[in-house]
Amino acid sequence: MNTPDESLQDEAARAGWLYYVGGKTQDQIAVELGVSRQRAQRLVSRAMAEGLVHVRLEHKITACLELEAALARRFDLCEVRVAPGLGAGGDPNRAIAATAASVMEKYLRRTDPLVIAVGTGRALRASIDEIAPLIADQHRLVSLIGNIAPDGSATHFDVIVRLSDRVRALHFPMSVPVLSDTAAERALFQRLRTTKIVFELAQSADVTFVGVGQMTDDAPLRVDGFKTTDEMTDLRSAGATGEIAGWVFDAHGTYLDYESNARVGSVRVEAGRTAPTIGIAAGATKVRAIRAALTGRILNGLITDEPTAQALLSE
Amino acid sequence: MNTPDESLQDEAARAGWLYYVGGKTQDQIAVELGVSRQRAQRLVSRAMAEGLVHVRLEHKITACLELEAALARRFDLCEVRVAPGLGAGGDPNRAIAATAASVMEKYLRRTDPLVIAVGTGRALRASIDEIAPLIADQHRLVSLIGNIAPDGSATHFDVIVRLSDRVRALHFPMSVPVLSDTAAERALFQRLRTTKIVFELAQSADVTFVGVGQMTDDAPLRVDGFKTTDEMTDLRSAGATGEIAGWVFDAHGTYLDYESNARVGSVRVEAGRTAPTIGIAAGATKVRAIRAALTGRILNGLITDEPTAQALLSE
DNA sequence: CTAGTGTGCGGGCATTTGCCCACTACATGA
DNA sequence: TCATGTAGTGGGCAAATGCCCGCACACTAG
Repeated sequence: MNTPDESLQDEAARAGWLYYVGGKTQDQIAVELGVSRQRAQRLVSRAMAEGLVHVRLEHKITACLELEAALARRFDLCEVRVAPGLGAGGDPNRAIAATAASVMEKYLRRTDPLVIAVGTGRALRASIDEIAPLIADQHRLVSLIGNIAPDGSATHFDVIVRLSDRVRALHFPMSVPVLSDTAAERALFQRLRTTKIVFELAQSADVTFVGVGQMTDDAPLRVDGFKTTDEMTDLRSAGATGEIAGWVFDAHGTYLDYESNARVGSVRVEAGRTAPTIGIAAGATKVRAIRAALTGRILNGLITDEPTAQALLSE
Repeated sequence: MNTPDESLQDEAARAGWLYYVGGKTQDQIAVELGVSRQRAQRLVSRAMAEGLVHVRLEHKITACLELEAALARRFDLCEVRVAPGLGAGGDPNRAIAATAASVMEKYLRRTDPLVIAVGTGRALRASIDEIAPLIADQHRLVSLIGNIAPDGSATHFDVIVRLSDRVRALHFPMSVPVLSDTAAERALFQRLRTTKIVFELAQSADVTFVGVGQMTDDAPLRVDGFKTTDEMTDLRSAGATGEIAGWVFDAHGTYLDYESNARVGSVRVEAGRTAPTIGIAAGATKVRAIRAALTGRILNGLITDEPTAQALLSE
């Protein structure tokens, strides 16, 4: 009746429960479940790895609160969250994921139906993995960005599918190439009725969550194979400072009239929106890009970590 | 500017963050914060002790789901949650606290204003300590039970104050003796306008959370000094099986016409309510009391643990 | 039937953690 | 001024934990 995988998850969940909630040692758990200590240990760490057990900190560190206030003032933001940093070795996406998840949950829990637009990116991906499963089928989730990768696959950019899996909401992925070969090809996709619907929905979103890409050599655009190192150099010399949903902007947060901006298969997040438009991004190399997006009012909300917040504020 | 206590909490929170979210060792945290490892260890455990860090399990164990379904069918309940047991040594209240907290949070997060009535008891107390601080000032919290202890103090029964501290909701404690000396004294209190308001509010509550007291020698009534062992024996021989908010009922869940029921300073939870009326209780000695309350339809919801659920179902 | 592959298990060990204890710094009051 | 108390600190050590490694069992291709 149970698949082996399910009963394994059950066992892992039980071990995690006894360990984290019950405060028992792995030895005691092993005895209780009738397994070896080693298995108990594996179950506990599996419970953690599979995200069965969620840890959340319920205390706003004063230093972070001050940074939030300073950021809100400096860039006139409607929603700011600063997560404590994880120090030198830590992954900044990891640091902000739990915090971003709690902000997203805040919107998901609203009882009035919302249109929630999401972009892509590693930070966003890490964040939705931290969202507690909940039923939020009153909302509509819409993707800002195409889900067809250059090689035809869609797996790497399925942020919205993962999210809707978690919250059972109706979702509208965008069946458009992330980057068309020509502007004409993009125009073709844009004329499709289904694409139009998704575009209009995304543009009228009640709240938008996006990652922010930088233009340094560790840029997502380059790492994910959309640009070569040479192309990145060209972009930089043309003034490119950052990118949101594939649309490249300069140091003032003004979108560039650049060739490839005519081929990206995504909704451009326009500056000066009044609905919450929240960037989820952290890391030293992203600072300039984030500052540009905030300055140009492409974003009116930000979730970041402590060192990034400090860097954003120090001129 | 910071009180020493605040900055200590900040430090503890930061240490807890690095430990639980960042996955660092206490040594690394010690280096990062510039303190000794021992202090880092103390900060981490303080973060846990002060409830700064919350752990919650996001996986329903199949066995518990089955017990929930069986309980809902058997007793026709609108809300059932079964937490995994904590084994022989564990405190059942501890086991159900996290689960109860998440149910209470579900109601607290509702955007429409609710009247939420709460009783008292150890299980309830443990549960509200697990509730994540959130702003829920749209609701009104009302106490079902008086807050004046026999010795005049009020500290031991301040469940509602703790809860409203956490969620910032308007609260209505009941300034009435838990147990008056005479029925006449109680009548006096009942005639007070403020008491009447609280009574009416509590009786019209949209959702009610109560503990369930047993009549065995470890009964809360006896442990807290309201009854002697002899009185308990009398009660039992009169058919008393359990107690909710101080009102004693028999094995069928029918309230007894017992002398001290005329002196308790609390709102009687009437049988057959349609609004969710949820018992939070677990433990082998409470099984008969819980079953009676469910049978008599004093409760139409239950949060308990696995062994208790099993015992309730086995006739 | 057999060798190859791979997945999971328990043994054992280095690292990490929790906690007792003696010590110090500071406050309080005779 | 000095005894006394209290809170916090680090040393040290036993217990708990994480992890590597060799082994066994199952499944597969030849």
